[in-house]
Amino acid sequence: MGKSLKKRATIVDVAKECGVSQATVARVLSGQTGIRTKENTRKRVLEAAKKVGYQRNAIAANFRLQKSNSIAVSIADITNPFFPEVVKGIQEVLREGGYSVVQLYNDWDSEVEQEHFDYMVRTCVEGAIISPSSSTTVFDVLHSTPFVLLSNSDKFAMYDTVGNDTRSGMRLALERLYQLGHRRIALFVGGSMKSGANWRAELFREFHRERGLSVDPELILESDYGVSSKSSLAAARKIMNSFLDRQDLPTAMFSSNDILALATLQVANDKGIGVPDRLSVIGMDGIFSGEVSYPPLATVQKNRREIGRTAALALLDKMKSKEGEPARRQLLSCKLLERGSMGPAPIASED
Amino acid sequence: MGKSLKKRATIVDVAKECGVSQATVARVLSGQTGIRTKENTRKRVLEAAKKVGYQRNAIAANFRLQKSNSIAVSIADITNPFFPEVVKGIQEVLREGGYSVVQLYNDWDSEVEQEHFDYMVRTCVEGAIISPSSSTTVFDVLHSTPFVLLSNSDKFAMYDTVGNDTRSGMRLALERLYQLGHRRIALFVGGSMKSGANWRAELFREFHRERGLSVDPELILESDYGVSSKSSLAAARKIMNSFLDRQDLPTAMFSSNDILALATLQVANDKGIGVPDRLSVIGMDGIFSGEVSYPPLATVQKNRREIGRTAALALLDKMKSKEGEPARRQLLSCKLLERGSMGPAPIASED
DNA sequence: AAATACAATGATAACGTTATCAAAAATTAG
DNA sequence: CTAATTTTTGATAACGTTATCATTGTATTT
Repeated sequence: MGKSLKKRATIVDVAKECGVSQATVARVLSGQTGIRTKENTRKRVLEAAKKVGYQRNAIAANFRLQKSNSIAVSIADITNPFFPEVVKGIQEVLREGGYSVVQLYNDWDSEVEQEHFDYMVRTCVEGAIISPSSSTTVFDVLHSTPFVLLSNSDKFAMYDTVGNDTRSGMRLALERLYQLGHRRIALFVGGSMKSGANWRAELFREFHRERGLSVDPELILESDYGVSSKSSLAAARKIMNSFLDRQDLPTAMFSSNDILALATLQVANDKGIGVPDRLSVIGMDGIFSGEVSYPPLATVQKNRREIGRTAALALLDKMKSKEGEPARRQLLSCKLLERGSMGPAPIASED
Repeated sequence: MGKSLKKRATIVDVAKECGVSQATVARVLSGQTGIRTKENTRKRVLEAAKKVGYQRNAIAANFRLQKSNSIAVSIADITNPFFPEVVKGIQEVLREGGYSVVQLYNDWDSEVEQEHFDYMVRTCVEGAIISPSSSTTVFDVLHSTPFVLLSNSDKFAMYDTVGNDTRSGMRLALERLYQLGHRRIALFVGGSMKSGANWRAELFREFHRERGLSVDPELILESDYGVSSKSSLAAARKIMNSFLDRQDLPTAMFSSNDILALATLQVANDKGIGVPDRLSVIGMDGIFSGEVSYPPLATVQKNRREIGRTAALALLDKMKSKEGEPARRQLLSCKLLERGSMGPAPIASED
């Protein structure tokens, strides 16, 4: 006799409870402003709703309204220290807009990524923020879903993108090193997207050319692609372990991400190579670990939270606007954080 | 004449396209196994679906089936280095079970947390994994939503919980320190949940009592509550800056989380206090930053991925089972990671 | 070939909400 | 005090899918 599984109350139940039509109940409880209802009935409905324990069924409402109220965030890996802050920024903005956020992680697997795109269409997400798993990701499935990419690659110029101006950021670092007297600088690239290595090396050479310096090709180092921070770190350590044994060390090294730089720092510490006295180390990203390393890691900081916020705002924009508008590309500028791991170039003694 | 906003195709469109009833189309496309359809019509339907670009409307299906296919994860802050791995573990398991994961961040604000609980009920999530924002969080709203808590607190004994056996973990660390000859050990607590401080201090005293050692109350340190890793770090640094100036330093320090320990490491480095020669430092959690600190941070590692996976499995279990089953509490054991920041106690010279 | 069994298909009713329009009630104007 | 006007309410049709049942079609048995 005990109804162990009591179904949840609907507007019909509320209507019965207080003797009005369900239409009236709906008007009161739909939470819309500017509805016309007598204050008296309004109160009665509210009471009845409370009494029967009414909770709006968002699934039914969304179905009726033909919207999901949700937005997807597709990234490779939330354990990558770059992403949590980004996601937080996204959430801040979207939650304010009344959207819920569904996160999808693909672990750099483009097949999984495509499945996630399918999923987005199926579940009728109203928009998506996507950090492409590779530079060859295809977005065809999403032809009628507004989306914004987290990227600064030229490859995606036809889409709305939000990214960091890593080119300028890298120049910032190199210029400061030059200013501090460094003339023998190393470049350490690798990590996430392999494709990035090329333009960085190119920019590196350009920088030297502009100043009439020659580039020692042996000072351009590339680390293996790592699927996780842990594996990236291990790969970078390995490379540094042999590199830092050489006689003609550079006086400074710029790394394309903080993990590489932190690996360098550790190996240098182990080998007794003073940082920054003998070697200045600059990373890129501004992850938390750089704050607790020894010495604290100088880095080109990306404002990750801001990236997230900007992307979310761009998406909301795109969702409002009609289609056919030109792709908008936003590059946020980076900031050079001069921390303990960088300093003036050592004075060349007995050359 | 150009239909700029073409509505997406439904099963009715597919049915029209190939001249069968929508019931037949539904049977073919609902993806259920064991449906009986002639191979010929099946093929025709599939073709027609492809032709009109049919994409199943998951909202409508979920509505009809009275389920959301989604599960909520409520945590305080994804930028807290503890959580990403946990969330990843959760996702791995739940995605395999066909659920999508909606993440909700409350920034340690219990009001926001309650709003999120309301949201879960409204959106009919089929289950939730919750890291309570405080030990006084109330779960009344979720009376008919199955949930699992990420916690090891006794306060939540009436609910299903998954947590780390931090008590044993802490003993592991203290015992190893004792074994290494440390007799003057400091305890540094604080960080996230204030309530945790008490039992840790209690356990600390108990440990000393068992070995006939007296506890120097000045070696029990408490750091301010920090809403982020950054602020926790700053608070901890401040405390260490004055503490490490004292004459009678301990030979070892156990911290209730890695951030505190990393702050200690940094300040010790700055003050020229050799780690581990003069001071052994052990943290707790096993966050990534501990791998790149100098020296690498010894820590009591929590298997965060496993916590997530276990919680997700527990939730799936709970969702299947009838209500009324006793609360199940799972405590995963911790592992002591002996890294460079810990070592034998220094030999007491000229005492 | 007729009777029976079984497989395949079609018609239709939900699911709970919102929106539209018509009807009723209350208010105001003449 | 009625007529016109406005406000408030009620009846009902969607939204797209799945599930139930009845019906048709096809194969099997006697």
